[in-house]
Amino acid sequence: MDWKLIVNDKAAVRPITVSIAAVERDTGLSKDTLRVWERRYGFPMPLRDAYGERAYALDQIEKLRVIKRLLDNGHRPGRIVAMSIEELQSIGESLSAQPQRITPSGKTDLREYLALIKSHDVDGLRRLLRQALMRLGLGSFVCHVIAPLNTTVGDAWMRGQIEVFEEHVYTESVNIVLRSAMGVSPVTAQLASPRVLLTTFPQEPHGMGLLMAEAMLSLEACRCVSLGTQTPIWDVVLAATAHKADIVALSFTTSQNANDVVNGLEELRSKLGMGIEIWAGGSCPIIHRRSIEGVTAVATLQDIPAQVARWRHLS
Amino acid sequence: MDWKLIVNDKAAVRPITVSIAAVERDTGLSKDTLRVWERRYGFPMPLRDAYGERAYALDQIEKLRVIKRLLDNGHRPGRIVAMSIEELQSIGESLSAQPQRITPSGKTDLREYLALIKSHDVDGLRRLLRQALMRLGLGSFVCHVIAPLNTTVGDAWMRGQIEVFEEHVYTESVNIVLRSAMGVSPVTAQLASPRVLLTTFPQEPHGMGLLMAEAMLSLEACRCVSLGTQTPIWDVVLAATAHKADIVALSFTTSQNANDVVNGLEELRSKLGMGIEIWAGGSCPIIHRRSIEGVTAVATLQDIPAQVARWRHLS
DNA sequence: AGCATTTTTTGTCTTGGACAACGACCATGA
DNA sequence: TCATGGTCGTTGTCCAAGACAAAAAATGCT
Repeated sequence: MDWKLIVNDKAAVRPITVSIAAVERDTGLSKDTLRVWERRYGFPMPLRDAYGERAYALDQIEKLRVIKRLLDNGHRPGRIVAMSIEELQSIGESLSAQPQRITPSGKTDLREYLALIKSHDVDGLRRLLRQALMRLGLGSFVCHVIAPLNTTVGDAWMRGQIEVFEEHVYTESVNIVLRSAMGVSPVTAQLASPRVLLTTFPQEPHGMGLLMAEAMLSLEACRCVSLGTQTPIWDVVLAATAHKADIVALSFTTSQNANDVVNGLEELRSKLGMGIEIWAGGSCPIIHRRSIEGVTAVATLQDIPAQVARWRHLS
Repeated sequence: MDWKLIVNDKAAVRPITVSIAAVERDTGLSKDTLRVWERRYGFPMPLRDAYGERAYALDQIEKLRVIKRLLDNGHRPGRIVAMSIEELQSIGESLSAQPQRITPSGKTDLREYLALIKSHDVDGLRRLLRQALMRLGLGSFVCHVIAPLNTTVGDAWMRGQIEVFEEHVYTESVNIVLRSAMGVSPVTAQLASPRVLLTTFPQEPHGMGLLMAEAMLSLEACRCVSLGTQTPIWDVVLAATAHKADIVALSFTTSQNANDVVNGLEELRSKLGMGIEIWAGGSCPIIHRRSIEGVTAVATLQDIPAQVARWRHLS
């Protein structure tokens, strides 16, 4: 019996199935999770290939993608995994009505940015960003355009109005504009103080908050050293020592686990010399709800100048 | 009985162990692989925490990293996994002796950079980078300074001569210098071609290769759109369509699992229109060892101009 | 209402076995 | 001497069902 013929035949009959590994890549759901959902909720129930291994049909992957997005929005698997695709979509619809009123005044401006993002006009987007930067100056630009725009884009993504890749393009564009703006700033004096070390914890891959904070600090004539994202805690300590930092500034987003944040900050505090301040900022709720001994919570980017003034007053 | 006390106590006795998931993240070896190695070769043999789950000591992770590096260089698990760390290092030594001659003349220069990195002189490092950039021009700077410097820094880190945070500072510095260099490049004409979409796969967080490739492509008057790192494959397809890309360029480092790379590329190839080329570059060995149908392996950054010329000749 | 404790939900880890894909090695024939 | 084809060993992934920690929801208690 010629096995190749069978395999080819099978491929011809149902070429539209993919392995569990591919589904893991495409959906971000781990193999373990996929198997346990199948066991518990009866979905996804894949076909089996000639070797008895799971072979997922494409429409199942489509549905898994919808489910994944709803999960990221706070829904729970037990409620939605067994639903039909139509029911899922109706949930997505009702969700996309709510958070419109979050940005009260600047809404009209931001719509223009969103339109450019959705029309994939990279040059237009960057031009508009640069214009706003020139008109407002770096400080106002960061506080009143980029920060609200970030939440708006984040919301739009949550509601499924923006694709992941569109958000990537947006992030990259802001990155470029902000970095070029900071590049032209005057060469910081060697003796400027405070010296601020910026980074994020290992679980936090988003670097835009860092960049915004660096912009605000540079405007206050602080001496910034950024480590980029995801520095192990021990290396933060080493870096703070090596660079004689006065302040370690950390950025957090909602993607960070609350316990990791608190534990990480406490661990960092215990390992860092007492002469060095820790500033924590960003959109992560926990750092504003619970105060941590020896850690300064920076509520918004606008507070940075005041905090710098406080530090200078102390020393 | 106070459980918190016990947990704290345990943490105090052996705070230096991590879960199998963390090891997977840090080493790029899958959980399955780690378990099967343990079963077959007796390494890594982790401790067990209070719940009977694997708890890897830090030195084991260190050894795993060395092993991973050797695997990427063509060694086979059965031969090296059971070896002691000293034996592995002796292999590594003989290995790291080779690539020294890759940069025949510039070797002495690179030492100066390494010295600045190790002395934490951020301003000095950036000044030296900018000087080299001005002297050589962007293309030579990228190919003959940054690229070899990356491998040198990577090797130094492997050998424990450089701390993680020092590597972060280095990466950030190169990032800044490269981005500012590209920022001053003339505004790309709207009609320039080919249109190149740049990004990395979800498992690949390193963006420097992307930046270097973008620099080379910009010099060849290509129209670049970078999505940054870690774009899901499906979103790469969407982005390529939305931005009417002619070429999708992907960057890979050794941190990527070989199978993920091949599978991902094949999947992308099958989902992407045939009119769109896929270029794969970077230090990941697999893309140069095995050729993949419909994927152009770009051996080094220097090959980019020729590849662009080839594309233009075809169209 | 705010906070602490239970209960449910949910994802990850466990074990040992099976096996496809791949490379190395060897033998046979041109 | 080189090419071809076969066997065998190696290696990573997949499978099953059970167990359980961590997160979330629900409940009880000021």
